[in-house]
Amino acid sequence: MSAVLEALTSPPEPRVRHQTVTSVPPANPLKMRCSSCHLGELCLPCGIAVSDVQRLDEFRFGRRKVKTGQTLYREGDRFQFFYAVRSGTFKSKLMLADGREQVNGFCMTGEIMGLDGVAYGTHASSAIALEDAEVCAIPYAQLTELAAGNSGLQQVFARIMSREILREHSLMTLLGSMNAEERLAAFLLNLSHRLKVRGYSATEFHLRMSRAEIGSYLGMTLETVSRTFSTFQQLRLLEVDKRHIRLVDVEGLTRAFKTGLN
Amino acid sequence: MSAVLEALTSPPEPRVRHQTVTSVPPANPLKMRCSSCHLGELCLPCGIAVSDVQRLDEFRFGRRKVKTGQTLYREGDRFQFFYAVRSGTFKSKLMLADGREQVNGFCMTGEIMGLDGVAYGTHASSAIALEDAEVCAIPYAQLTELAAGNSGLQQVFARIMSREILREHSLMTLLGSMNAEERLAAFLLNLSHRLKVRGYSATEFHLRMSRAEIGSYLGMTLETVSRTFSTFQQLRLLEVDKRHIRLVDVEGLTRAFKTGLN
DNA sequence: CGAATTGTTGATTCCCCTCAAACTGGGTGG
DNA sequence: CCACCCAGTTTGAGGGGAATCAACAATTCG
Repeated sequence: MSAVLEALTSPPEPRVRHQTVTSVPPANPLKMRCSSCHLGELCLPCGIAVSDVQRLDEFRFGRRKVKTGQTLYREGDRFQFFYAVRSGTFKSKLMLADGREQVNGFCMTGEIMGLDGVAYGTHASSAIALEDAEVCAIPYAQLTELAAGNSGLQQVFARIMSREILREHSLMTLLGSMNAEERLAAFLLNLSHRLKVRGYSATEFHLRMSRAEIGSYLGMTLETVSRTFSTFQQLRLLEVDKRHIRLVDVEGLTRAFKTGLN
Repeated sequence: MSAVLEALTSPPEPRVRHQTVTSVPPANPLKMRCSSCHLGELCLPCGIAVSDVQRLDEFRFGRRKVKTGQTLYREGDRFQFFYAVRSGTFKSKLMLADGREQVNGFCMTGEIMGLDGVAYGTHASSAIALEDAEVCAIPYAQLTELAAGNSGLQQVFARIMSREILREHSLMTLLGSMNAEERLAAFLLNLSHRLKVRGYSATEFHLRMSRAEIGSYLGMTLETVSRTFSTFQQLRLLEVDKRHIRLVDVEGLTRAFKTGLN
């Protein structure tokens, strides 16, 4: 799978209109061990030796439930935790100077959020749940401590950060050099891939995000997103009914992704 | 200074046409200590305690000279080193599926290249010198080793990676939501800022990159870059003669960056 | 000096944004 | 229970900004 498909996550949006959300309460009694987590290799410990996972177990990560529309952390908040998504979907967004908001990523099960907070000790983006979700809060200070004297964990962490850089490379490529059809095709194929890896259908799924959010992420207007969906449907590449998507011709979509239509 | 200005680095380009370049020979006798490096806080050790800099000194980093047009590392090369730029300017680029090349960054003195290699042990982009340059090769394995048991160094490294993520956030924002004038203004203001920090004039400088490279980086064609320069000149925001730039009205440019013209 | 590279400028085309209207489904309250 | 509203989506019409195609000037280089 191409680098672009591996990586996608963010475009511009017209105007803040989401329901007012209260931050999630910081404390939560639920704690658990990494070794007993069902996420397995989807999550942080991916690629870590068993002995190292046991070291991760030493401090139990707090879990938090986040309801649809709630904010997990906000741009400007002090950075203390990474969050591993246990279930549900999040969007990552940031505010532009003119007040519009820019979606720069969608996170699903096993993906890590908050990496941009390390640089200045402050979250550079906000994370908002697109459906009821649960996350695992990983204290950065403790992670750092644990990583000292454990080059394995350290490297896993470095790799995660580096992968985020690659993801953004791809998105930049998409934004810098692809047209509307290519962007949406790339987005759908990327989504399909990530769902498949998580054991869901790769060809039939429900979008958790609105046309406006997709548009913001992909650098186009919501109208263009909608129109492009319609075009794809007319070409029998997929079937779309509001947020329900069925990919009919993945081959054709892949072609559209590579070269635009025609 | 806004996040966008802090971060810029990469757009699409028509066709590979650069002179064939040979990779830089891997070995070079020149080695030196971080503590005796004139880059000071511009470079990696920025923010590290003196005692830690001494630890960095334990292994001397190899220096390499790279001539204009030469490739420092190539997409797909095995990742072994980060490179800190000691002098000169580089472009970072990657190949698209259709053979075009995409510039995704320009690196100057003190900036670190190669962070995208950590993810899969392979460089995801190529680095090419835009003028005669010199770099400091930092072996990743040794850095990891040294960072184990040194949480200070570890965090500095994490911060550098995170800052790269922020830089790309900004570029995504730029590509996703700004028009040609805003992009070029942002690019010039960012360049100006970086030059100023390095002790050069913030208002008069020589571009090391072609219109095509700027265009690739900013997601527009070289013709549009050229036209936008002309527009800025007509508006008396700057004076441009080929690659020589003199910023006349930084205020005005900043306004153009924020809202487009008018 | 011709060839190649880089930059500028003009004419034309077209993709996507903007503005606008209408439809849907869900939720609410009279 | 139905009217109403609202957020989200679809679709149309029109215009604008940037891409494309093309010609030409200025430099560099072999």
